Amino acid sequence: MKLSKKGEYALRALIDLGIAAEVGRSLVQVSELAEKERIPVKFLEQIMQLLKEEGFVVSQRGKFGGYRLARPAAKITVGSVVRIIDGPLAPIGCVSHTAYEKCSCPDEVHCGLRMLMLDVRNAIAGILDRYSLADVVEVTLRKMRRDEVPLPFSDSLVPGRAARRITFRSPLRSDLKPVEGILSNLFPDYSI
Amino acid sequence: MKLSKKGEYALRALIDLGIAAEVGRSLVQVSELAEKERIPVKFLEQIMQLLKEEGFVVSQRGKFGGYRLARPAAKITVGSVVRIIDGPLAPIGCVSHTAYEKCSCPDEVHCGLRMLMLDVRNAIAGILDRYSLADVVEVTLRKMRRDEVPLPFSDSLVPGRAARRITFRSPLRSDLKPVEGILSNLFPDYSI
DNA sequence: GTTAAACCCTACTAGATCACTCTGGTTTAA
DNA sequence: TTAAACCAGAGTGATCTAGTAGGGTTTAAC
Repeated sequence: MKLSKKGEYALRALIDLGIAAEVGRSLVQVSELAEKERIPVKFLEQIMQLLKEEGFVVSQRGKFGGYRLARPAAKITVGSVVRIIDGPLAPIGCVSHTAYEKCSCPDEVHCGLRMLMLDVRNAIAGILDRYSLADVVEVTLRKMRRDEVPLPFSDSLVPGRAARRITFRSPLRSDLKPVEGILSNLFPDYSI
Repeated sequence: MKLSKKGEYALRALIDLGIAAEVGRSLVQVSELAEKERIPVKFLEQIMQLLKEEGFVVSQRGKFGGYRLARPAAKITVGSVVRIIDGPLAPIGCVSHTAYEKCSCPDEVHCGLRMLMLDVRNAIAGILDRYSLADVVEVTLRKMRRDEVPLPFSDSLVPGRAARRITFRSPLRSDLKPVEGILSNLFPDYSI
């Protein structure tokens, strides 16, 4: 049930770009992202390239160039990123919504394993398709500000002062049931 | 987020052994399991060996030998099987309960990705650790009987007549919150 | 006591994937 | 002109995947 390093790094970088945007930095260089997250630069460079091809980020070439999110963080779900990098969320092909594949079992309709794995895939997708980068950025910044940790990517000396735009939650999709978990618990209050 | 073929085959075989026990068959041969599930015999043989080493099944050697579950199906959770075959359920090491591994990120406490992935791991474990083979066997048999499909592994000619023991649900653990999904919906009624 | 049917054990392997590294481009601001 | 950045593609060792191959050992039945 693993997320690959590539997928992990991609999400880390995108979340960082989301934080950067929130804090007033329009462009971040690969080298800075790589250093902050302790990712091999050249490897991350490849990943950023892929994220650009897929329309998640845009780049500015040349000196003082860098990357930024191609659209608001609220419009990029975590699930869409994971699917691009690591493929379908479903544990087995016969329960995938985006890449269904007939399995070898003789009777898919009466396959208990399939029902179980469908539940698993729905649980995973229920989280990853519900939350956007903006949600992750929001909980991260919230926790950091509460603990008075200096925010990353701040140009200004006073963390969190410059260009603190209000993050808006990604629109809740009516076809998804509510989930409970750390993230959703973090939203109503600051209890954690 | 994949389950390997090996993991899939292992679960299929175990579920079949659960069905067989429920239907009155004490021993099933690898060849029969392999044929039913369309798994390469020699590959499944290996897997059964592993399942034996791990204490999920016991074998009877010699002619008319075979395999059976080493303990009641209700005492074998799906999660325990997946962990043995495919490793930890958590998408990334830093949220694994059974195989925690420090990740490369600079500040684990304020890592939004980690919080998100912890939710995912809890969602997965919430399902796979909750349900036992007995649960999967039960929904399978229920669906089959409802649709009047002949039950597999029946020695008797009248499906479902011989030795229909009552399956007992695995004890609900109080530390796990209820989940919704196909399986739990299937239990209270026959609606699907 | 032979035989056939079953499990048991070990080795091997082609191909894919993973997690990078290496080598050089090309673009752009100063 | 130069330096800092992105762009592009090839290569690579290790590991994993999904098996295959070839036997050996045990047991029930004849």
